[in-house]
Amino acid sequence: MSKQRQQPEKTTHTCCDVGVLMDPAFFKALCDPNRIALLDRLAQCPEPCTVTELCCCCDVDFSVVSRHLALLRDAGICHAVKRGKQVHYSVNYTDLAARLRAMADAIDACCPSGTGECNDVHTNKPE
Amino acid sequence: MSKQRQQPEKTTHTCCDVGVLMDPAFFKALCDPNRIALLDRLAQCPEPCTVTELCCCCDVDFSVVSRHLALLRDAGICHAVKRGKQVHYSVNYTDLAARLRAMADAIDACCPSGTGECNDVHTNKPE
DNA sequence: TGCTCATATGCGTCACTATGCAACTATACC
DNA sequence: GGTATAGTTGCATAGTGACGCATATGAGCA
Repeated sequence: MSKQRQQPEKTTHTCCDVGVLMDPAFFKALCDPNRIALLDRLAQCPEPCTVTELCCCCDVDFSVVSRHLALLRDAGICHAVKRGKQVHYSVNYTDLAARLRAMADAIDACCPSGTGECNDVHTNKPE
Repeated sequence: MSKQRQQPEKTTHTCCDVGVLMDPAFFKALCDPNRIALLDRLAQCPEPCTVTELCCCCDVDFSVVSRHLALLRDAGICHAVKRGKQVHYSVNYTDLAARLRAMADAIDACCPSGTGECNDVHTNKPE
């Protein structure tokens, strides 16, 4: 796929998408070092991991790991499947990559050259 | 190494890039609604904005806006240029989009199909 | 020089978040 | 049913971040 720079042919992002796509809640889920460590660990595992397996990747209590994973799950970044008494966590890679790429596209579509020239300028002066 | 399935020809991201590229500090800079509002406002402006101009886009004290902008600047997301007694802020669009796209690429390169199959598995057990 | 405007910074406060421990729930196995 | 294992949740605490106010800095102008 050759989307990027001098605007995408298919994606039709505009300036206004920047504020919509860049969701603070999404970033909040990713702004903790331990959560990134968990995602990193999950990314390196060929198959979903249990909470116990993930515990070794960050030096915090076991309950804390559980909570971080629940947060990532609630943010739509992870996926949890209960199998017996274990819960297997995995990353929604497709969705996560798509969200990040959509933001990049929106930014590119807005000011692709970085010259300060916007493609979709609507300087809404509030009040 | 035989990473790669149907992913980008040029980018050579691997699993290990996920943890490196996904910097918590970067996400921390973006996890505040007011900062996103500021970025959104900047994205909609054809040219760099002053602190005063940006103040109207979020309902907080003026000193707070200044602080948010300084934080975005320190995170490498914004750029500040002093002109006379005003400081003009602009977004490093190119860099911001590149960082987001690099993350998306790294994730795709790792588990592009979302099947749970990794291309580059190196389960590094930390200590 | 003194004043004003634009912005940055010090400081105290409040709210939220991460954390660890303990208690709880749920499942599997005896 | 009783026990062990896996994970979640309640609670208290410490740390961090956002905020507003007051003040400082720095540039332009009379």
